[in-house]
Formats: sequence, structure tokens, C-alpha cells
Amino acid sequence: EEKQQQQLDPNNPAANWIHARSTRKKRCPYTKYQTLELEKEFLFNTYLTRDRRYEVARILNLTERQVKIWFQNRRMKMKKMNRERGSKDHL
Amino acid sequence: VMILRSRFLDARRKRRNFSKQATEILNEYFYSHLSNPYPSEEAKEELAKKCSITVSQVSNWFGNKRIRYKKNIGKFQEEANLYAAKTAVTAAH
DNA sequence: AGTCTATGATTTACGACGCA
DNA sequence: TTGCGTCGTAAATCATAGAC
Repeated sequence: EEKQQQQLDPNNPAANWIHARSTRKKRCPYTKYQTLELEKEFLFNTYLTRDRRYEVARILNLTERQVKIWFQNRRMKMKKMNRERGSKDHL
Repeated sequence: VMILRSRFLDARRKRRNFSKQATEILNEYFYSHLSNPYPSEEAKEELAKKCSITVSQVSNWFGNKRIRYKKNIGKFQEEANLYAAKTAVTAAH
């Protein structure tokens, strides 16, 4: 769990593409229940109103920000699924 | 038809490691762009075509490769040298 | 045949940037 | 200037193909 920062400047792997946002919240997988409820809400509407977001967050014990981002990610997932459905559906 | 359909769906559901040759192509790109291993959308499309995989799979591969390389550069040193030598040879011709 | 680890895919969480 | 949209990604985690 210790982040060993490589000293490899001599060999110049030129790994300056190091971001490592230190202040970022660690990813916390949601429970089956949380995911299921979020999916049900998404089925009802892919965009949330502010009031719905507040309610969903309260019920699932998530922050409004987490719910907002979950929907953003879910829409991207849907888009990707549709993209693959479209280019491969010739059966 | 049902058999073909189910076989197709199974193939889609089941992960398969990429071919040796596809991995070769991806690694060549990665190690020859080590200072900035972020292929553009166009480069991804070209790699996808050459590797016979999707653009998403190319993105996944680079995402995984970057983080795993960064996490343990030492483990990939041998591989890095191998591809560096290889691209040096091809560049010399 | 069962245990592992490498590998491809998916899931959270943001930064960057756009638009109203 | 607030605020939510997409896009691309980091990092952790999942699933299991394959190596041993």
C-alpha cells in the first residue's frame, strides 16, 4: 500500500504523465442495493431533477454529488453500449 | 441460427486475451511514446484496426498499461528494453 | 483439478472545458 | 458565477482466462 515513487530519471522513462490527485476521494464501490435503486431511477429518467437527486441521495445514503456523478457516468455507459450495439447489429 | 447467435453472444460475454501480435503492436506504440503514452482518437482507431479490436478495447488497454506500468516500473523494465531495442532496429532500416 | 496471477473490463471520482 | 452537461482519464476493483 506504500506508494513507491520511482527514481528512474537516469534511464529517462520520462514518466511526467504522473497525475496522482492526492486530494481525491478513494473509490468506494456501492452496495447491490444502492446500485439497484440507482438503476431503477435511471430507468425512470436518465436525467435527474434537483429534487429527485436530493431524495435519491437521502434514501441511499450518498451525497448529492455522488448521485449526480453516478448519473453522468451511467449516461456515458449507455452511450457506449449503444455505440457498440449500432456497429455490430447485423444478425 | 440459434447456435450461431448463442455462440456470438458467448464470444462477446467471455473475455479473451488479445493475440500475441495485437499485444505486440500495442506495446510497440506504448514504449515508443513513453513520454506521452496517450494516443489520439485517430491513433486509437488505427491501432484498433491493426489489432482487430475495438477502440474501447484500445482505450482500456492503454488505461491499464499506464497505471500498471507506473505502479511498478521495475517489473516492466525488461519489456521496455525489448521494445526500445526493437523500434531502434526498425528505425535503422 | 486447484491455486494463483496476469489481463481485459467495469466502476467511482475528477479535471478540463462547454453552454445556458 | 453557478451549475450541470460531456469527454477522457486515474485508480480501485471485478471476473476469469490461463499459466503453473
